[in-house]
Amino acid sequence: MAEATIRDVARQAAVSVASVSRALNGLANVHPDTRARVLAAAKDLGYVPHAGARSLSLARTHAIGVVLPDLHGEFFSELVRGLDREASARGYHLLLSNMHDKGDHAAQALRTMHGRVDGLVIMAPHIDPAVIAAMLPARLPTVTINTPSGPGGNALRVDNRAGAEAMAHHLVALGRKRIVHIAGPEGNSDAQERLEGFRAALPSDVELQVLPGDFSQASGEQATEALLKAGDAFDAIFAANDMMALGALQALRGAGVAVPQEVAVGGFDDVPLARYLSLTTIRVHMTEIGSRAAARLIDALEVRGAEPLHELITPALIVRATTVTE
Amino acid sequence: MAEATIRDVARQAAVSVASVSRALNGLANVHPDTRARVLAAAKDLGYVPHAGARSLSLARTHAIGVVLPDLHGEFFSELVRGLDREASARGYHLLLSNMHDKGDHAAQALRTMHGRVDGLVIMAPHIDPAVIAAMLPARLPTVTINTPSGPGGNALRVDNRAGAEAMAHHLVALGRKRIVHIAGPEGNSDAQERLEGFRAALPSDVELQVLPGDFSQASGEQATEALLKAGDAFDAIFAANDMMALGALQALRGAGVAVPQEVAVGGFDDVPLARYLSLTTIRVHMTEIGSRAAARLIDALEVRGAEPLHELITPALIVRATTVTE
DNA sequence: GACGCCCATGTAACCGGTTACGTATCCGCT
DNA sequence: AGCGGATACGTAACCGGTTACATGGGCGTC
Repeated sequence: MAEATIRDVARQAAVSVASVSRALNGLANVHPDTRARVLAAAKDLGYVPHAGARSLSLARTHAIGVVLPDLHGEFFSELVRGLDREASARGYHLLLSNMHDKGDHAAQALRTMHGRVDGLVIMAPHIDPAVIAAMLPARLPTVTINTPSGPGGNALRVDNRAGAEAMAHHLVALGRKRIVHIAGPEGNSDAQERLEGFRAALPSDVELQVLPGDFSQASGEQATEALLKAGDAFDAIFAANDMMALGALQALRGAGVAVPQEVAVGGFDDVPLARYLSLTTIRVHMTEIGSRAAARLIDALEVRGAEPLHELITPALIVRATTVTE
Repeated sequence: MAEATIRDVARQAAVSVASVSRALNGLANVHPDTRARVLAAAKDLGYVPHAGARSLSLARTHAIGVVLPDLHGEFFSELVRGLDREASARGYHLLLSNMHDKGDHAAQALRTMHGRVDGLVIMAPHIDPAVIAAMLPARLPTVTINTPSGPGGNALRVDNRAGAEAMAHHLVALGRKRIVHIAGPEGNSDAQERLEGFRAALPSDVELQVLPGDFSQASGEQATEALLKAGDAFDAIFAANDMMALGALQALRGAGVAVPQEVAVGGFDDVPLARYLSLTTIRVHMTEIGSRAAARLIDALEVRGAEPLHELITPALIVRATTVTE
């Protein structure tokens, strides 16, 4: 026996499908007796409405698509948790889609979202916004997170510049003069903004050296080892994200360099690990960003005339033991 | 203008919808010229097939539902990453649904999965399997992860007992005689199995004291502080998960107790943090479990006659600095 | 030239819901 | 009694695809 459909329920209750639909959805204009019969029949048959069919006729799926890069652990879960919290509170599901490879696969995945979701939350700091726009199914409400974009859509962005500035001021206030920045991947807009904001906030008497990195812990470690080997003097490291900062810490510890006395270290993101390892960093509250993104999207879906909005979220400097002694 | 439908494409290409469908899905029996006209029309109109409608007529959604407890960060992302890796490699999407409150809400969420997904992956170590079975939409292929269940469905389980035994043997081999176990939440089957396995593997000359906990770091810290305050002698702590072990470490460090010299500490899970903090633990490779769960489910969906299978995954003991000195 | 077959294509039913619209019934009113 | 209107309900179209079946044209064969 297959799953019961609304027609089975109608037959069992000896009414029409229309009445079943009305009764089950709590519409008015249904006689109490009829409603009772329908409810009884539905329970009897173990009837569960077919969400797919429902979406088709309502043109409403109550699902939102989430498109993320294959990002590293901590971030991912925090963001998704935030999205899920808001979405499920408002009766929406989350349909996940990681954009691993940038190739056709991603575009393909996006296309298959059409008709499955009511809107999209996209986070893609590593992809050209024009490319994204081209891939999007037309006319699907979208909220972008940390994506460099022209005005037009809904967007949530972390104020990377402000965060980097705060870090710069902090290090400068500590009297550091020869600072090293370990940068993120080249095409990544977060990485670029952090570097630019940092550089712009340093006074002219501070020396800045920039090393390449890729956001991985290993790259932070390698950059730092290379730095130590080169023998240049430096008294602070600001890594473009926490994982690289942790790599740097490891390299420094390995070389017997005292942190923060000889070298202060700062990161960006405030991943959970940072707290445990007492890393000074810039807190980006991903859970909250997730909730806000979902909230904004759902508003756009449900509230008529909700207009596109760009929101810039200012992250906070969190001072810990890698820059100051207790 | 609304989104183009298959009928729009048909009109534009001056063919029937059937031909459009056939051409677009690469079926045989379509004249090359026709196919070309259809493709051109589709591109011209920016046609994207409506996945919802497609699923309805095919009775196939190519989505799998993922139902998780509101678990703590690390776990979550690892598991989902594994699920996603396998699912997207095989052309499936993931529909997330966290079971926050145990109440009606969860059942509700499950019902709305009907018609949205082809199958379910459920992880619910904290819920009575009978309750889950009752909530499930009938006849939806399901893989359970770490869920105490009778035989019948597909199931993946971590061999908690074997892991706990390995930890017991390790601590005993180190000569520890007065061991404290900080347990997980009461109704949680993982927690129970870990305790039972651990207890069963201890020789009779070892003393075991069990303290309550709830898997949170704070509970591990509190339990340990209480223990220290009570003044009982002990030389090892085995916490039912890593987060509590970390809490214990913090409490011990705060009290100036030397780890591992005075007290050895072990956890369970091998969350990323554990590696950083050099915690001896039992590695549960969640990413792999996720991939396997997805693979098994998709097999069940696509391969005829794939029979239900229970798989027990043996976790590995990872020895680090909280139990042995280098 | 007629027959039969194959190939390309169109028509329409179907998946499982929702809902506009039409109709029958019952009520109260004058 | 007859009329108007509200109320409950059924019929059938529709959402956007897929596909069983019917149809018609082209071609080879006897």
